[in-house]
Amino acid sequence: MNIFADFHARVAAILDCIAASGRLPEGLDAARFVVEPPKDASLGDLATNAAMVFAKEAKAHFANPRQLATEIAAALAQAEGVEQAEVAGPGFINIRLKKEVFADVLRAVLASCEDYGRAPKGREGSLSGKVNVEYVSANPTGPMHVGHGRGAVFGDALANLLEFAGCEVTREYYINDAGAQVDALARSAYLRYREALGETIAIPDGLYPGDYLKAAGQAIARSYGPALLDKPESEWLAPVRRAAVGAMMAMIRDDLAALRITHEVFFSERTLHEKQNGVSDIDAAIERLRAKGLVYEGRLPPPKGQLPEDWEDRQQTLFKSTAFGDDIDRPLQKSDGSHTYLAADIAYHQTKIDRGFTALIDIWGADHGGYVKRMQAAVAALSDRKVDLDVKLCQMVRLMRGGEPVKMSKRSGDFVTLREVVDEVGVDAVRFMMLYRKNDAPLEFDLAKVIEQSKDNPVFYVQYAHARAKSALRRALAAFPDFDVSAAALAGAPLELLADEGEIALAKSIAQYPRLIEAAAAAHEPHRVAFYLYDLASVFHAHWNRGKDRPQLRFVNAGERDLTRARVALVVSLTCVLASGLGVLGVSAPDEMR
RNA sequence: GGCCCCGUAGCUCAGCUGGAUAGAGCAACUGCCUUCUAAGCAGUAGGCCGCAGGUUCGAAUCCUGCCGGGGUCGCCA
Repeated sequence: MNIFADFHARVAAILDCIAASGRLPEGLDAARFVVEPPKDASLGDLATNAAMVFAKEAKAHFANPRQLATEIAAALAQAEGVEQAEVAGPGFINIRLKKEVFADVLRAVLASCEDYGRAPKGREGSLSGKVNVEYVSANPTGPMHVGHGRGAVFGDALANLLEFAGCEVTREYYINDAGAQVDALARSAYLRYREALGETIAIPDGLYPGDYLKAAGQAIARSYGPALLDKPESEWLAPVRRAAVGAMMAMIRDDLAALRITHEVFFSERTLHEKQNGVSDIDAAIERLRAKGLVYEGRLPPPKGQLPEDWEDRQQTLFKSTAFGDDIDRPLQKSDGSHTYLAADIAYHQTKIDRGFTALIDIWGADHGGYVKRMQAAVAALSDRKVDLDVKLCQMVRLMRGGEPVKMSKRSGDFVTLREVVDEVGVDAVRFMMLYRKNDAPLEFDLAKVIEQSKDNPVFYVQYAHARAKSALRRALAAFPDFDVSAAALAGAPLELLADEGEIALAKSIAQYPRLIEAAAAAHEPHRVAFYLYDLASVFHAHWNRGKDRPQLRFVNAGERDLTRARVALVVSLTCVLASGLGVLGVSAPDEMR
């Protein structure tokens, strides 16, 4: 039950009615107006700007927006559940709902509990269809660091959110297992392999010196023995690379699992380069673009600003990305004839289109921002503008401890890994804090503050609200052992007894959840869920605190059986929404936190 | 220099795709509580929304130009 959506439909119907009487044009686009909470809760429960939005169309029969608003308000005032509808300001309509409406909302919550707010199946519109969310996609050359973690958590929460909002979501990881960097990884692993067989080694610049490759070297030694020692690189490179990438991916999957993240698809870049009947997926994708007249041989002007040392003007194969909004056409081949990263990425996104996704979302680090336009151009070109690619850029994470920056020494490959952070502060803190910030804003992550059990720590504040609500439930059972506190049974509680303003405020906040989910999903902004949960927790804590001075407001009142049942129904509704929202974020909802 | 992101209270940040008197948390100030409902509570103060134009009934939000910060700039991924 989404009261905002309900009233949006009612207002639309009223507008249709007026249109039928000839005083408004037919077929007005209902998507143009909104039904939202009023700016100030004292104004009412719902507000709509419909009269102002259609002021122009109404001009012939209504002198100003207020006149149209007056007519709409008059109709709304007759509607079921409406206490009052009045016109305010330039033409807002504020609606005050009867208390029963909120009782209905709570009954709806109790009926579905953690599925409250979940999109109905098979709905139409932008929040439906097959969506591909590609995230993490860290190079398989070492453990993940904290920055990777942010993209990982963001992508995962966004995928959850879209799923909850009605999309069919595939979570995907693109393994960059094809380029010079994995060759360097293989060479590093080869040295570790020799080391494992007793040699003393030195790791030259340009290779990966981290200890984490020792295990990979030992594993290779176990499978191959000394067999690779005398071989030329051309013979050992491929098997060592396969083993090293495999080991790195196993480590990365472990790190991700520690963050409660799993992908349905791991897509290997290397497979795009492999030829079948002499043609690779990359060749095929380029040919498809060429067939559309979007690939040509030409020269690029040198980049403005400082010229790279080794700049040479040469003819090359270019993708005409400027035809789709890019600033300059982009090369598809390197000087050695191999394909650029973009070429592979084009082929990769072609596979996503071929697999039937109607919306693509990529999560990247902010340092790849310059790459967005060409990729969107590529997807537009490949899909004839039918498939939308949204690229979400995640800004940097600055690790702090008690207000002081944590040194991130990259010397000898020794840096703070994501795993170390997760092990230190826990998954919940990492996930929540990384989502308690817009993705494109830099994030300060303080290892000391996120485990603080105080009001100042949002993770604790929200989880504690859930634990506190559960505690109220336990108290209720202690006072009334015969209570059936299943959600289904509580839906039959005398909810009309809920009359205190704190209780109503809580019900109102709960009523916002479905709308919040839709908006957050449509905007691809999971952080809104985190902020909503914080607000909801705060309404609950405030009401709870009032019970300290005024015991009659407490959820459990031994002498008031019916009232307690109603309040238990409210508190259970709250746990449903808190658990649901935390679930979307991938954060646990603990029953107690002692 | 081109492109992208950011600029909102002293600090850290929201602001629901153009709505009403711009919000929260720290910090500051003022009270209250010394509990057993669980890690304090209630309140006050604090703002040319970087600057200047433009679009319209209406702009923190959209457009243009500046200023400041960050990122990026054929072969890395």
